[in-house]
Amino acid sequence: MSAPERLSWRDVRTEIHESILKGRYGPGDRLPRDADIAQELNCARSTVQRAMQDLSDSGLIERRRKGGTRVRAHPVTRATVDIPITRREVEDKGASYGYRLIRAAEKPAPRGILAAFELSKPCNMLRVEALHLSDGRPYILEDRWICLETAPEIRKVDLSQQSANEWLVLNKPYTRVDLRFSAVSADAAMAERLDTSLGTALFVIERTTWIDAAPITTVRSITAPGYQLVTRNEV
Amino acid sequence: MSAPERLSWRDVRTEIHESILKGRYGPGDRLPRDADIAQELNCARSTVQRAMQDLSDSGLIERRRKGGTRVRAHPVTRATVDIPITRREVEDKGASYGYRLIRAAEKPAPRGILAAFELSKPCNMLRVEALHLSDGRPYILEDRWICLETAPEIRKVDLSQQSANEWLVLNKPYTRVDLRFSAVSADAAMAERLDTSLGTALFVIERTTWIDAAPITTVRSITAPGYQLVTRNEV
DNA sequence: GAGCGTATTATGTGCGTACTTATTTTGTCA
DNA sequence: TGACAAAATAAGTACGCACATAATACGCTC
Repeated sequence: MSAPERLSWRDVRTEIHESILKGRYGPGDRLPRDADIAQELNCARSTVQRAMQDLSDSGLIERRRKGGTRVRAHPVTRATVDIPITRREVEDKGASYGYRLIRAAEKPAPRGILAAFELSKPCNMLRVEALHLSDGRPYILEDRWICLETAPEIRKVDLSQQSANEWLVLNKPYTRVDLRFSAVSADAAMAERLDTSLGTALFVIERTTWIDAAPITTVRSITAPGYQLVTRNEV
Repeated sequence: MSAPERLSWRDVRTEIHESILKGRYGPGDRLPRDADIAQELNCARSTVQRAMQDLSDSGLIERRRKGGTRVRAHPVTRATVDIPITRREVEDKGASYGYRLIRAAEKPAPRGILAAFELSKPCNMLRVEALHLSDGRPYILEDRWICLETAPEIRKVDLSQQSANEWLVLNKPYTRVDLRFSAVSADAAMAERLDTSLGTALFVIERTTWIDAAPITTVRSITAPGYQLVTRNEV
């Protein structure tokens, strides 16, 4: 007797994925209809649908109503990156976390900050500069702007005790986040704060968040020399 | 009369998300059981399940069998990054794409490369250095190692005509990809290739791919000055 | 009250049906 | 031929049921 076990949607996903890996379907090729695959594999269409959705989410295939399913003609490398609260990032590595507020002041947002938020009108903000430490050594230097209209409660937070990073992540959930990764050469101020030499290449993470259309915060995190952002993704 | 319309799982997701946004549930708090939410919203449990899965995928909540659903105690910023084939990336910006092979040679992989693949045994590889151009100007300098056991067909590819990047992405689908983002200071060779000055800060993308446990390729892409990697994510 | 096996519970999955929606194909008429 | 309407199609969604699975809670024994 053959095993009458039911296929899980993961099995189906693997099945389809493998037929792509083996070259049975190449970029641009059309796959059979869900219903036909379901029949062939002897499972429900909804199970195939689940598998297909997942493959579609991971960027391997494209699906269109009536148009059917095809292998992406122009494949992309798709990866998920997680950026934790800095304190946790440090502590999870087994290091001790430290934090120093450098400066906080209310100011109208300059042009560049408004641009990051895709705003055209001026907006009063709180600018916060702070340093995160790992085992007492500089780890991330952050330059943050917080929209006082969207997050007025930040005024009541003692930013010398709790980082804006932490308070915002815990208290200001967002509906949209933009990230920008780049590199910058340390200027005199950065070099001093990060305890490195002028001109050192530093990895920079810029993050901007909104709740619906309302801007929350934008932060430029300048990481210490040697910092790497790592992701691991499996299909 | 009230509208007897059925709720979609997106509606349910929005509903739950908003109750989190409004602070009804904070980090660590437990949400009602799916079945109860379904009853309250007058929809099927499977609809709530779908919504919850999505919120869980986007890192907002955590779900455990029997343990129930709770708002993530330690929220993370989760984002999806897409890295297209370099040629497409350039062409999509409306620029003309160019490509120059610098050097290709078979060699045993050095220690660092083996480490990226998490390999302990030596492996013969093809090392390919190449330059991608945008409107004739240097865009990305890539230093690539390709595992000849996993991808022997690469030997037959004319790498002066087609980039290894393109050939691999089209012909070698993977099951695992690791990414590492960092910054590096241009050394003499990089500066020369990328037509910039010594010491310039450059953004670096390292990508390593496997098919199951077999290593495919690892590439260190050194981007031209000013390069940014951008993502946009909405919940 | 410590240790351990069992019952309980909330999420996870699979199925089949019915219906919806986006898109393409076909068909009709000018 | 070209414009536009109608039919066909394939994915997407909702529901309800049954059962699987993984944690937790409970309760028993010693």
